[in-house]
Amino acid sequence: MFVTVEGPILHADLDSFYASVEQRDDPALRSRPVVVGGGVVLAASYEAKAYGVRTAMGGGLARRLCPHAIVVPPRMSAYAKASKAVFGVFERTTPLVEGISIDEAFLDVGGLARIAGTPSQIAAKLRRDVAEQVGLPITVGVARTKFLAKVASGVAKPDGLLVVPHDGELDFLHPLPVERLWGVGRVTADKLRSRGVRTVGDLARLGEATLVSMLGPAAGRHLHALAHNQDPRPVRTGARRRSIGSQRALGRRRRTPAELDVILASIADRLGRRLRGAHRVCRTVTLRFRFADFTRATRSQTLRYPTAHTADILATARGLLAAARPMIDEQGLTLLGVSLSNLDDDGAVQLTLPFDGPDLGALDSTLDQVRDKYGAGAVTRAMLLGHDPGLEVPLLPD
DNA sequence: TCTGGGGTCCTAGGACCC
DNA sequence: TCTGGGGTCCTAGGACCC
Repeated sequence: MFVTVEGPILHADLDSFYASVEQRDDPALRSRPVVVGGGVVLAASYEAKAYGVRTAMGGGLARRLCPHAIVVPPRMSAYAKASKAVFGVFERTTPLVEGISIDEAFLDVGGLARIAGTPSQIAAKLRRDVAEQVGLPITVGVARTKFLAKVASGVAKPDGLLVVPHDGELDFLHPLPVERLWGVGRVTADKLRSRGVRTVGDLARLGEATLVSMLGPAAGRHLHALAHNQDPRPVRTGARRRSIGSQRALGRRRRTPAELDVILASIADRLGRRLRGAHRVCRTVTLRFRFADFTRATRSQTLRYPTAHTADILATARGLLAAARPMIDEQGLTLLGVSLSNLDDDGAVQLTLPFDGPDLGALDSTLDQVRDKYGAGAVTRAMLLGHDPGLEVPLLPD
């Protein structure tokens, strides 16, 4: 006899996460409209959302909509700590946890039925555990697939639990507005609406070829599958980050080249530390710009060798910034960011050795010292810097 | 309304190689 | 001499998510 292990999958999503942490830690904030963040709303409590305050909204508008809201500055380390505690609860529920963000995860609870009860019992216990052990409200959606579980939690918010039964999937899905689908944002929703598509059911009546011609091959096929309730993606544990970045909004005031360089250096320093802290290296450095009219641009460079040195990152970023100078001067920079991609694990000891002249004996003795310190396998390649920066000297076979 | 900071994935053209 | 098809990598831009 065969047993098909197919979900069920839980999507667990903390409600107004940052604002809930603030309300948990300061009783004076409970039952009151709370906005986290000043310039832009990072999170709003449900009491604030009732007045129309939304995440990513400008602070000025938020204050007009809800003048009596209590605005608090973000405390990122408190949120990181709360997130860790919640993920601890997830992992005590099932080992199959896929984190999506600081406040969201998929849990595969297939196979737990004999020991932990029905999916809806598991989900109810998860909500109780998070409330009791961490003191935060969490919404859980339960379904056969990831995508349906995510839609279910979105519908169940706040502080809710919704189970989509096997035989009620399309009845649940098709009346929903297309914006509920993962991957449908403003642009895609506008395109769909112009063709008279408002609900997931409308979408399901369109052929795949039509969707592909409207939205491109990947997005078209993706949405066609979701509208027909096809989502075979398993819950994946241990996914690795593919890029890390840091950025800073600059306001509308013009910055001098010296000011920009200071900002660039501090971003490069922060990224270098994070990269080394994660024992990763990067090969591609991308500069991100946003201009006064809110258009964006990127400039990137891929290095010959991976690095985690702040000096390498900064030197590459400075070169890209210098080349972009005319564009920046013309359009007025309002945001500067750096992101590092092409990441890999740092398996190498990377050193830059001072080396004068063509004295290969001196180089060899220096590298011998490196081998002594890090082991014979440590040195597989050296670069001669200086007169011929491109020359590589192979030293040992890998 | 005048907009933060952290990410993911897809598309498309050009260079280059076999 | 002129030609094909397939693959990878790099760069830039864009949509989307929390």
